[in-house]
Amino acid sequence: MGKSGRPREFRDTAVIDAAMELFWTNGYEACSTEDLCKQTGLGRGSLYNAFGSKHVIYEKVLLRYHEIGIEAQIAILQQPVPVKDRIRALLDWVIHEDFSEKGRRGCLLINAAMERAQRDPTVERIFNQHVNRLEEALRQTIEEGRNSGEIALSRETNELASLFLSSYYGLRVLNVAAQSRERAVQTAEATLKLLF
Amino acid sequence: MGKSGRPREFRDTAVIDAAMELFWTNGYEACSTEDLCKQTGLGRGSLYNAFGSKHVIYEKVLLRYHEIGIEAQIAILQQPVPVKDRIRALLDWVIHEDFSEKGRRGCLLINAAMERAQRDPTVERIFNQHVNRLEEALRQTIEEGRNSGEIALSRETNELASLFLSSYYGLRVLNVAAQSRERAVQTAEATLKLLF
DNA sequence: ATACTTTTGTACTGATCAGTAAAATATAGG
DNA sequence: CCTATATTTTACTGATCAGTACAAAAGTAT
Repeated sequence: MGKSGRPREFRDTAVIDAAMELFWTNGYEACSTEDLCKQTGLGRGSLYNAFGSKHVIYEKVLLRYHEIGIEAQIAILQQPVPVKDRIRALLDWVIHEDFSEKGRRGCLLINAAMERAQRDPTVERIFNQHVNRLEEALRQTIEEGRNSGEIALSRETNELASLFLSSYYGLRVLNVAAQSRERAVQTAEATLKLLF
Repeated sequence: MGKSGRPREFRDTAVIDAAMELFWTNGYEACSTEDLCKQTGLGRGSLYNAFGSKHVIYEKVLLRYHEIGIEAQIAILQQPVPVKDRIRALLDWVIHEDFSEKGRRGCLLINAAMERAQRDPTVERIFNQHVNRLEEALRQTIEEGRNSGEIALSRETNELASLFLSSYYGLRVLNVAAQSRERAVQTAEATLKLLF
């Protein structure tokens, strides 16, 4: 049985990662299929044989970005260290993402949502899933902080989680255009004080 | 003297407003010059004679959106009412913008910045100018609140302003995809409590 | 009226768009 | 070696892209 036919000369994940670079830098509309061929090294035939359309590639890119990113963020929020250290580590992570990566691309999922969420159900679905999973992990961590006495019981978990979340996403938006790491650190510190 | 030649059959502002609708809904790349002609009612000749390029129209749209928006927000922040009422009014304004306008388009300047700020100096410039002017107005209002005793002196003006700003922009991002007014109101209330 | 100026509508440009057709190539199974 | 199957390469499709050329139209100035 197995599989007959000429074997593929690429791994899907490598192609998706290469495409991610392109969509991350250019967005969906500004990225042509010819660009995708150059970036991935595949010919048009191979690309369409393997994925079928530009949009399918985009979907796979967003899903992969989502999965890697949400895993990293949840891992940070579930470290066996004090809650304050975890939240600080999450803010440090996002600042590192926004300033240490190749220039100014921000968060691919935010970019995708702003460009296409209103028109593209797949983008809307993945973005919402990402946000919801992050918020749920935040709630768990904040709840832990309340139980351990690190966070005042006077403030509701949901309220703190949604406030942190909005500040966290606003930070990423402002980072793209402002591109001032000092400013981002200042905002992150203010966000941290918000909880502790 | 005066002006000779065939008179124009349109007002520039009406064309820019029509183009704004299109760029707001579709973004820059996904909007063709043919779309612009249909939406504005002008022929290609008229459009290019008057503006010269798609990008110039885009610039004028962003500038107009910026000017109208920043004026509205600063007016809200300078009303002769208690500072808390002004901040609340600003949050109400943004929720009204995000949920009462024709569906889910969010803030045109945020959309533009996420799509193009890294590649388009004009977008970067206008977005930064918008953010900076809003933040400056926020600082003034917060300072007033500190002087009048409405806001605790224990918290720095800059810190509160940048924190509010990030939460404010994060709110707008989350509104696009989540599209839950109740959730937005909850986050806005949490943001308000952050200051008072 | 005539000359001059500007806008308008239309037809057009070469480039690029996403996607396809099909022959050549490379493997597995027999 | 032969057949079946899958992938690769190349050339190609009609559509659409942003922008232009230019003549007809509609005013002002004299």
